[in-house]
Amino acid sequence: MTAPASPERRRELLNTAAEVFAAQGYNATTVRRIADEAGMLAGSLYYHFDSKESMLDEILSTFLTELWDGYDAVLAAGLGPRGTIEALVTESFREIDRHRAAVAIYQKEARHLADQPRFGYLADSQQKFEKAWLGTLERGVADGVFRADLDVRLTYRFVRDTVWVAASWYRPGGLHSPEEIAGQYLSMVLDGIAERG
Amino acid sequence: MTAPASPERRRELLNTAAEVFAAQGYNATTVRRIADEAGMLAGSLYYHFDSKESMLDEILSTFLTELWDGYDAVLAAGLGPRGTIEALVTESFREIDRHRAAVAIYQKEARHLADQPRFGYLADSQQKFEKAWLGTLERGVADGVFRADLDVRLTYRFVRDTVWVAASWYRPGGLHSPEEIAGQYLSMVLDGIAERG
Amino acid sequence: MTAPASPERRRELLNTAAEVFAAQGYNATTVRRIADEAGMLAGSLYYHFDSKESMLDEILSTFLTELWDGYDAVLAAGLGPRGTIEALVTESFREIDRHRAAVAIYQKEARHLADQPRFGYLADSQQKFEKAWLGTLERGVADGVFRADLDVRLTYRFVRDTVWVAASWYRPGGLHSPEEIAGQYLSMVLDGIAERG
Amino acid sequence: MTAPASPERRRELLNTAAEVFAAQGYNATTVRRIADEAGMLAGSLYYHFDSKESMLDEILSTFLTELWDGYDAVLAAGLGPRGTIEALVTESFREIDRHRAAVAIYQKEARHLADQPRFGYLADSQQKFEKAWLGTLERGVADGVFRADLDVRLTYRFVRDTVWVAASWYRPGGLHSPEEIAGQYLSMVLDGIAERG
DNA sequence: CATGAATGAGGTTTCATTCAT
DNA sequence: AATGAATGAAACCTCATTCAT
Repeated sequence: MTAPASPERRRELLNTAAEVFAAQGYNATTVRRIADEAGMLAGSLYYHFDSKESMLDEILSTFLTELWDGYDAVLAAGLGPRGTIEALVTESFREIDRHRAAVAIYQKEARHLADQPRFGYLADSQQKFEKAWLGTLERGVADGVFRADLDVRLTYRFVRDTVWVAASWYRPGGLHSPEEIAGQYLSMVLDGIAERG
Repeated sequence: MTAPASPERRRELLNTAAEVFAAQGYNATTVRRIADEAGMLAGSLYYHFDSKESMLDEILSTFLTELWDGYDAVLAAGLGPRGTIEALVTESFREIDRHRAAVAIYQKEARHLADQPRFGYLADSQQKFEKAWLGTLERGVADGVFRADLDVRLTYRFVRDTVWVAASWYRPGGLHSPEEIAGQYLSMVLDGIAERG
Repeated sequence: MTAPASPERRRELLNTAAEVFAAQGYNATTVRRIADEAGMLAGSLYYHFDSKESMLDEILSTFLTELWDGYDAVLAAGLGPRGTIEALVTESFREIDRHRAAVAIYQKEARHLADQPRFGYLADSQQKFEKAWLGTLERGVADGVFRADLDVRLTYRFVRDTVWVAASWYRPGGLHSPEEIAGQYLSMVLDGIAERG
Repeated sequence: MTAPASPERRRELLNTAAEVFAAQGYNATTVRRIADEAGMLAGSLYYHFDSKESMLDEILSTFLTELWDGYDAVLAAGLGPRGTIEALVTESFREIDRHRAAVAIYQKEARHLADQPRFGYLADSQQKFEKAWLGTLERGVADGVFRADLDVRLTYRFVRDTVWVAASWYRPGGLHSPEEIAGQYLSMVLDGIAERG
């Protein structure tokens, strides 16, 4: 229904919207707030987008598409369990660096959105995600690379959450590069924070 | 001008409200939904509470009060850095077990609520929280109990987040007791998941 | 979703709404106009009804239900073709007398509403309606009661339309009773307006 | 300040607009819908027309002008009451054949438009119309050509409505020519559908 | 002639809240 | 304690219209 409009303008507006959604939450964000931020009137947004929801949809689906581009490349590289985990974590922090707002939105809203048919791809993605991580961890345990006494499922949850929650405090252009943060994080998760006797 | 009403009824209603807030988010939750769940009409809630916000307030402040009862006891026990971290993590998972809904709400809403004067105590709590954890980690590094090459601030963030995000997947009465989860988590964070050569 | 509310209030409000819909057309009628007429604010209508459309729905379905009560009684009475036509016409003008607004709305909006699933019963009714009238006319021709050279389908359309369009000028409590109007109309359709040589 | 533009393009656009107005109702028709149908953008229509209302105006006034050309010719021909009625009915079905969309719009919208000054000519036309038909019927009764027991006013309404409502089901190029339909209709109205004993 | 983008008024709807009963 | 009905502010969205290009 919505006119094609210029792709650059759309992207600008989506960036603005994503920033506000991430800061205030999707529900708490008014369409007028987004329009204010973009220097136009609320109604004018509807020249570019069908609805507030379709902005959210486009933000999330764009993000997931790019995320899986990166993940699929890592998974196809045949790096072995430890290398794969390292690459996935690093890739994740890079995604946070590039799509901070989208990740923050995803983090806050994915659970209840996944129920709606329109956002069914969120559930799909979550399943694919789980399979990738869980499989790698299990292979690592089987190969003797990771500790045998781990509860793999629990470990998966811890790792998954910690990585993504970082989007809530990460600021692009801050002290640490995504690679540095990934390094620190991997160091903690792989080797622990305790000094080894 | 809310009447005193029976404290048990209040608590029941607050539990109901907390459950719905946790499931749908505070903003997305309508007062009518809470009332439905409680078997009454929306207007009737106002006999018990001043406003939707005051329900949220009571849920969060009750939770934080109990949380700090536990934390303060741990911090006063003089357990040493490693023991303190272990006790804090264990205590945290116990709080999640008892106040799952409140923790989930806190996790999702604290950041933007903290700006409002009414919820200033959230910011205070966060600061106290940071001081406790950060201090313990730093002391641990100084004592040679934790690795010297840690970025303490980054580590703090990772640990803090993972513990609390657990509220989003934890189900009381599930397979693992809070203590077991804490054990697994501490094992990962302290010693790492990698098998030691 | 909407509360049950008192049936009398609902009926009052529906009558008000029907009057305005009939006068201005459904689309051109604002919910605020209805509320004004009812002495309340626009939002308050939503305590009683889900939407503007659901008001329309209830108006039309209530009308059709009562219409078919009358029609079915006539059709079951075994009056013969001429008697059936007379009774159907008379019954129709009685319905116009009792549901003038609903008939006028039906007249104006039925065609495009029938496309929407929600108003599928309009199409059903139209089909049943056609079957009843067309069948009676055909039986009349077969029995020699009606002229053999009639284009039955065309006749059906003329008769059907004239009866219902009357809703647009009929005023209850005017000079003519529904029965008188029916009589005049039947006199024209059955015997013609030309003086017989 | 609408430019003159080519008259053919105007006529094309007006035909398109009339078709959509007739199908969906004037109010429910968006300017964008018309533009879509014409293969242009909504704003572009404003090069040709001042406003949506002015399109409606031009459609209706063009139609009425041509209608009265025909009617006036009939009325000036001195055909006698029965002949005049026959000629008016035939002329009417011819107009429906040529201006189906405009007639349908007129039928649906005339009543409420007539209140606006801009569309005052609709009320004028209606009055002239009534005078022509009513006068002919009355003369027919006085001359003994039509039955003396008719309620002339009621008969006028029936006849007027049936003729014009035909626009809602008539499809140009269908089975029956306008003249055939007029014949059938006149047969019914003048002589009745009942077989004469 | 037409496009692309925006305006601004106004529409339907939602919802926290109030209050007489 | 709770109901039923209403309020009023604010939300999302629509759409006729304008105008620089």
